[in-house]
Amino acid sequence: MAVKKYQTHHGMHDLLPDEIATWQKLESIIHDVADRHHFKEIRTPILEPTELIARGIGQLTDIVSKEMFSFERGEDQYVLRPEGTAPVARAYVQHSLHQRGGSQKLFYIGPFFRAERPQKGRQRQFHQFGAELIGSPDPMADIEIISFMMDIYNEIGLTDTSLKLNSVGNPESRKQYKEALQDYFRPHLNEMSEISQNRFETNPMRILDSKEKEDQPIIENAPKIADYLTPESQAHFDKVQRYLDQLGIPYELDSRLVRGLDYYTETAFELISDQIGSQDALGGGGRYDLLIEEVGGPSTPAVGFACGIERLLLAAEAANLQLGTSAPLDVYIVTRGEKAREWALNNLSTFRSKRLRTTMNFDGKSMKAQMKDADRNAARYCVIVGDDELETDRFTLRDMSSSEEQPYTFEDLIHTVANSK
RNA sequence: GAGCCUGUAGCUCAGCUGGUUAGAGCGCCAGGUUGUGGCCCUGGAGGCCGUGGGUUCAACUCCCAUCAGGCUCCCCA
Repeated sequence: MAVKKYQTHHGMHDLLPDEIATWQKLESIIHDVADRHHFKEIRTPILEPTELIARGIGQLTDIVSKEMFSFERGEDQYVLRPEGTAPVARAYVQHSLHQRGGSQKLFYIGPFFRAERPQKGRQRQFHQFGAELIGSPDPMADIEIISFMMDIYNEIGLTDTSLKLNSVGNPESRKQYKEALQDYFRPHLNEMSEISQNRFETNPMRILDSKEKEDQPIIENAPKIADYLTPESQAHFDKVQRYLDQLGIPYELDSRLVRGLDYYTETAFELISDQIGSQDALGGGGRYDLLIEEVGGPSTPAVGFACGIERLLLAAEAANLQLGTSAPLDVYIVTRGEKAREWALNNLSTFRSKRLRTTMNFDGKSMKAQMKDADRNAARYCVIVGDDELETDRFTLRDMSSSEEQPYTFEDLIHTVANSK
């Protein structure tokens, strides 16, 4: 009887052992850079209250309006988190982290979920790492966030990227700018794409993001947010640029950079790669001075970033960067006969307690098959055990790269292998 | 959510305008070497040709639907 074969849901992938070394290496780099910057890891639940996400990210955003995996259980509404900032903001408020004094430097890494149509660099379950610096309005905080992000890419050796920078201002300047944009677009509306027409009322700034051909010449001459920034916003933005210059972090100003989530204020940035297809944002972030208050906390300025791990790995692959390799096996115990197998089983722990990666064959196969298995696993040594060895108490050690074999007492053998690392 | 392209062994792919038992390389298993890997030789296993319908005397080859992947749009990490 044929049993149904199950497979992962659309846009969700298994990570097989072959890829794990790369992921673990990347994760260790992220932890290492975070440690040097003294960002502390925070782990929040995968499921969050739907309302938190809706309020935090914005009811009208695509993420909330059509891309959430959500369900009800009893009275409660759950959502698989689509991003990391709102949950961290929630945790900050829930545990009154502001009472600890100073600003909080937090980072996270983990899976996120959005019900979009999958394509290259876009999955329904994907992984992000990100950081939040909560409690400081100072442009230096923006720099700390950006430099943390850039340091990770530099550490990996991924330097063929470009950092786009803009300011979306504070609520007052944005309100004025929106009006100016609407005044500008209004007479051109009927020449513009349907998408842009729809956004005219709800979110005219998003029109600037449009890739529709017919919109381009009109967007070209649209008013720029830079002309509408309040003196405070302008001063903040100027400082961010000055500090980046001083640190030698290259960036490009992009007056059309508008980020998709409602909570952004002031500084907005995105890290772009032209090597990974049309989903070209490796990461992005900015300031969100209103979010903490929006989710029930005290008015608290904050800035953060988030980056996609799968996209980073695509870029690394395109750049021919080899991130991690799986560790070779130190010892493979090859046996002949049932007594020898028992000996192997009983002595595996001796090797392992010396921190030697050790295994044996668990299928009861021929010596030839065992040797082949050892070779496949890139074993450095084989320990060969049969009746002869058990009788004489001398065990054969085969160096797999030179094919040399020598008999050793068990003690000497352990010693020799342990010292060869 | 929209448009277009693709889907043949574990992997990468071949299979002419529909026509008898569907192929290759790599990988896997075994033997050549009854105590030994990598090279070589020999043999073998493994595919109801993504799935479900339809057209036809006949479909891996044509049509429809569906699922999955890719590209673009949308959006974003």
